Amino acid sequence: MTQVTIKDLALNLGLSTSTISRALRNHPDINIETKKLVRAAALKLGYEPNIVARNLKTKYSNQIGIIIPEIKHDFFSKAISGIEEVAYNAGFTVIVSQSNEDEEREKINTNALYLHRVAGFIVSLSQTTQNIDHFKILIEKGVKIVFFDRVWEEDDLYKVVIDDFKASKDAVSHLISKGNRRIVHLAGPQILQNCRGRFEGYKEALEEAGIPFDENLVLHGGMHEDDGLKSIKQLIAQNIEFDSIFAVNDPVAVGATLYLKKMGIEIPGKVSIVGFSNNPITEYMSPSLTTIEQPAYEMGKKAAEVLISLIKGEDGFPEKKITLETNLIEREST
Amino acid sequence: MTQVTIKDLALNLGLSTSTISRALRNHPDINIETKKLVRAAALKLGYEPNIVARNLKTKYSNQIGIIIPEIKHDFFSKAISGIEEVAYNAGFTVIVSQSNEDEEREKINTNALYLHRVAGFIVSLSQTTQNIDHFKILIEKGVKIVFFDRVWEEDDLYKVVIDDFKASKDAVSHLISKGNRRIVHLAGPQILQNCRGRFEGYKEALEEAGIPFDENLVLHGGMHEDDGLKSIKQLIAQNIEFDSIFAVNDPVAVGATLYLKKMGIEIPGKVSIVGFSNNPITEYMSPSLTTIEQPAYEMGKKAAEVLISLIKGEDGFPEKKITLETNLIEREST
DNA sequence: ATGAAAGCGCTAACAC
DNA sequence: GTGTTAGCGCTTTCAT
Repeated sequence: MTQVTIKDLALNLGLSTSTISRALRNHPDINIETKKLVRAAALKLGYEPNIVARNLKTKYSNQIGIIIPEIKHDFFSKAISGIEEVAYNAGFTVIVSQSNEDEEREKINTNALYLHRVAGFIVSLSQTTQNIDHFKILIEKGVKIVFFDRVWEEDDLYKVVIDDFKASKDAVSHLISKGNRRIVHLAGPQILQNCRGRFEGYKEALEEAGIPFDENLVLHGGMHEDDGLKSIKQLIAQNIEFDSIFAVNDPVAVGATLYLKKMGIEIPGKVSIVGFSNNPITEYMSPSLTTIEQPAYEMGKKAAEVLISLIKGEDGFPEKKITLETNLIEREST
Repeated sequence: MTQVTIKDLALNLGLSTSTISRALRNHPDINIETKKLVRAAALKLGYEPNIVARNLKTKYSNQIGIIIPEIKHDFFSKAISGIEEVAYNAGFTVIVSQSNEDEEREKINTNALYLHRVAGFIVSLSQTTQNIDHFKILIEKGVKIVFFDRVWEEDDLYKVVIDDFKASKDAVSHLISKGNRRIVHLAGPQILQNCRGRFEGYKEALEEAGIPFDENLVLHGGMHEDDGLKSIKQLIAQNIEFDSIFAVNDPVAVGATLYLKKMGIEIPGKVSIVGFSNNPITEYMSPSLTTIEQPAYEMGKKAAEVLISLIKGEDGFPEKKITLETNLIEREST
């Protein structure tokens, strides 16, 4: 594992390390012939730059740290691909780190990447994150951070989001247009700004249609399948009547669907359902699920663009908040 | 972004940098009182270790690089979680990097992580990888690499796998036990060792049951849904008769299911289907899919254990090849 | 166009 | 138990 260094090249060619360093990075001062010589020697001796040393010296890194709740969510894996696309083209490398929806892990991972001196962060908050001091401290130290999807509602943070309020309103209005009036909302953790937005959109759509808001139709739970399943089970056990469901995301909608099917309740005959995110499963399940298409890949790309522009300190600072469009995809469940 | 260094602490306390360094790492030589002093000062001044500098000095890193085809596959995201579990507990950090099934990208990413001097690699090969010279070169340089799932068939590599041959034999024997005789195999790229194993297991099961092998029933394609869909479409267009399907993985089985449903062909009435991997979707689709349970999380854990033991140079070298158990999960599709 | 020298922040012989 | 010193591999003034 003995490494060939710039010094070896220097010795080999009878040049100084500074000349080698410059030649390798194609510095304009260096004679073309010298560059050729250096490159040839580098190849011959199997030289490989030590990025760790370079980073130490330059206090600069080309690694972007991604902090997300869980890789397995289709939304996040697509977003990662978007980030990678942009990052690689700009010469950056990407490190992914999952918080597993755990605030503590989020802090630990963030700190680990910070100590490794990543160039910047792209973050989507965990469900259990009560405050973002661990990010604010870094921001104060000059670390560049861009939040996406699960962001913190504060004006001076960079973020890439969708209009959850509007998307949710679209979803619920769609249910109303189909003649539904008793619309259940399976809400997510209200600490998450996007879940709050979706709840507000739900209320707004009802109000616009003149349907009175009924607290009993709103169930608060998590973001996973079993949350949806349990909520609907409870609702039915309580004999609360409803004709449709708007779930905070697709997994929750899937859970609800499973329980209804198990109970032999027809979808959409007896109950209509709308999800949120357009996970692949929504297309293949039976009945296929009406849902909101969230531009995951695009969100990732945008977040990376903003971050890189921040890292490069480009003038014409990017906007603090970027909002991308969503679409309602109508399928069999409504 | 001015960093507080060990030197600042030394100056502040009137001690030498080496004492600070040792105190911080809890070196036994250092007086307990001194340690307390140093820690207090570190806290007060906001000292944060520069891991980049440490890594440069020690030529050691605690980052594990993961190279996988695509994060979005449920199998891989579960495996990553397994790796993380073990890695974090052993004080390692994990970097995930996807090849997107592209050999070129696999090489680039591997090299990028190598230049960053990661402590070792955990790798699952891309579908388009024709040879693994890019890994062998690193291994020769002393880099520790553990392959999992999609491995290269060579004795002296460390790998964590399942017995694809046996699992596939189980799957096909299950179809046979249900009375099927004309069993289609939707095979994966034969360059992948696990796909070859699954093909071999298919043949073996037929032979054991005395069913003649029919080349027309084997279709070679990719690992995605549309591959399964196209293959079955083609088969039906050619009027080739079959009573069941064994797909190389779940997405391919899902694609096949979609096309059969579209054509109004009953499952399992007319055609039975078995997949491979036990992706979540297999449980929720209709009909739910009989499949092979692959211990993704466990495979990740094992791979991480082997790698870490390799990195630490523990004696009692781990076995080169570790094989984990699989299970057939019977559902509605058979 | 090239070289000398200093230093990024840390660790680790080797002294004492 | 603590300090001195050198150096990991690289970049970067400042000379020449």
